[in-house]
Amino acid sequence: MDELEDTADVATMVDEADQRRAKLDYWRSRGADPFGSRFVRTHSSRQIIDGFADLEGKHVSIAGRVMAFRGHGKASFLDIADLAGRIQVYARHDALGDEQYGMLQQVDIGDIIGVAGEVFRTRRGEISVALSSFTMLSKSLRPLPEKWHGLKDVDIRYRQRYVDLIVNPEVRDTFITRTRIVSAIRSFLDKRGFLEVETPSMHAIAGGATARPFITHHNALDMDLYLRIATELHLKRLIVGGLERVYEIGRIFRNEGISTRHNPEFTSVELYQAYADYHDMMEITENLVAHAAREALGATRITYQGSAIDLTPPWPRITMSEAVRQRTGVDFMAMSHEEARGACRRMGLDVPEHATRGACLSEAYEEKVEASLIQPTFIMDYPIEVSPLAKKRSDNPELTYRFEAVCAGRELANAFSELNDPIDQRERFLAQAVARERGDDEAHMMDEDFVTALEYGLPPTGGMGLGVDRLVMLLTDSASIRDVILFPLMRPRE
RNA sequence: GGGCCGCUAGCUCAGUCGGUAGAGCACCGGACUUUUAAUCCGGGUGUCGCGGGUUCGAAUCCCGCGCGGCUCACCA
Repeated sequence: MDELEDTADVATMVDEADQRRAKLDYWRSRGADPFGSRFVRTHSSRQIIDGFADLEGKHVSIAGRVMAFRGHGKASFLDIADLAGRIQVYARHDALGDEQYGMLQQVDIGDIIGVAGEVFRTRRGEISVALSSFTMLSKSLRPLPEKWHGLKDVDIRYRQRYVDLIVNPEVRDTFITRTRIVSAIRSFLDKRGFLEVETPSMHAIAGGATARPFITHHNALDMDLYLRIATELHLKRLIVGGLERVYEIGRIFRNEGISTRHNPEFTSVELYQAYADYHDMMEITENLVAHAAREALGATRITYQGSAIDLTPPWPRITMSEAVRQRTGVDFMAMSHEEARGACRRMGLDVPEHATRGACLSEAYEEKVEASLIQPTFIMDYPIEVSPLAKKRSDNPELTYRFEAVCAGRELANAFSELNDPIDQRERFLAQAVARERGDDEAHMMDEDFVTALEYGLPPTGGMGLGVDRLVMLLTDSASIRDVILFPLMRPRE
């Protein structure tokens, strides 16, 4: 067996990273590039295991990261991980010869190698590859976290997601599921005739939602720009333009707090359908979510954080007013503004001096009802005060044709029959501008061009927005939004 | 931003009343030709998050700071 002649001092090195770095010279001295190049694989680990009946005795080549090494003197076992899974490799001294077998003993856990050999099943029944040759493809210079407990330190997991992905298979599964969910959203909408479009991320006016924006600066134009807080207003301009059915899956930026449910940048899908209304949006929402669940999980009955949730359509529909009345016994819309404020205060809710009954209703819903709605539910007919872009009800101008889909105690989607009356829209913006003047820096900004677009004529339109990250959390049973975002925002170290 | 909790070896974690820092995995050396958390023998590899303070002596007690987690506020 070969000795580590060029790196005789490896044994004296305390630091494992130093030991691994010293091995670079070992591989070079054997004519092997420790950072190799192209390698042709014939199979994935999964293909060999699934196709064992046909592959037994056949020669295959695979590549991947060494995740375990079990040496038995003149025989060794390695576990090789690739995207599809893991497979065991069995190496024998008498099959490889002194030199090759000696080199194999210098492989470290974490190294990426290519392997060729014959498929067989061990005495203990494990499908394996009997090694006939191997190639160092990439020498790993840092030790991996422990094989049994994995990597738990969430700080390292989020900052160094690549390590998390190497050692925690369930993390990789979560992100693969995320990709499937996004694909399912696309296929569902494409099939229904929606056009996927891309609208600007940098806005002169940040509109379409109630949120604080990030500000950036364009040097050549010498102007401040906002990162978008919604895709809504541009998508509706496209409906004005006659595109009729559009959607955008896009990154949204909101300059607000970070929590288990909030990341400063997140992904939404917004869709708009001409000649539709919010009832159509309810049908789309429940079927879109059910489709995503089926594609990603194969089922519409799921468990989220210990709660059984049935996403099978149709979902119950209830007005906000009725939901609040059932839960609290208070019928806000039958009260005067003053009585409504009193009712809120008796519930322990802090409402502003001139809060309307609609604002009180909304407050009572958010504080007293929303968190208790575990099964998917459509909460309909939001007050106009909190819905500046939604069409008002023809039978009650204090309410709008707006709903939110709620599930697991939180908002999943928000939708309405779009306000297409430019005169009304201008008044709503003006009311928001007054709120801004009063210091509400989350109130909507006046967008003159959007009103101009409406003046050209927006057909009656239904629109819906859904938080993709929240949907992924729900379908992957993730407690934190950081578990479904590959690289969540973290404060820099030091 | 407020409150609570955490930070010790590469990783997962112990660490008593303030008395020279310790276990598993990983790693290094040795044995072992079908193991699989391989096994057996030997080896502890450390800026106890950082900076001050108290003390003869601090991982441990006190103060400040940093980063993270949970939570409240805000929001999707």
